[in-house]
Amino acid sequence: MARSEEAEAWANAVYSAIQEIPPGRVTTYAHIALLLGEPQRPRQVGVCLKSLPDPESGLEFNSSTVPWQRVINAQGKISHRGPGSAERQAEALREEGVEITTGSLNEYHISFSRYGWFPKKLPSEEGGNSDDE
DNA sequence: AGACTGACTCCGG
DNA sequence: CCCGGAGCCAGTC
Repeated sequence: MARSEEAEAWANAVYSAIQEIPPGRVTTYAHIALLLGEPQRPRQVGVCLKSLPDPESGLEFNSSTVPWQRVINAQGKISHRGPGSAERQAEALREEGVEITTGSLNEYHISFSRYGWFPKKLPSEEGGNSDDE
């Protein structure tokens, strides 16, 4: 726990931003950080996802309400962490219609030109536009 | 309390 | 193209 108020505020903002990503689209940790006005902290975005609560926590933001699978790294690949986690993420994305190619290193690659979602501002802040590229 | 780690990136050699 | 260093900073040991 050890979550300070600002840390929680940050996590809260990260989760909200991720919820803006339309189904079938993906973006990067860096872009989420950029949208939040903290372009130098893509890593902290990952930290937030790592601590994303379980659905049973009862919290507003959890692994069911936050489409964490739509966040990948700047190389257009799914970051590997725990065993099987990358596979679950790939599966979740494929269910949304995202095509994923696998490299020689069993890495999952996603085409940003086809599925990338990189708005300059959060759509909810613009009050209109919802997606573009 | 101090050191290490990591769901990241960028940049230079 | 591969590798290392630097910046970031919350969580973990």
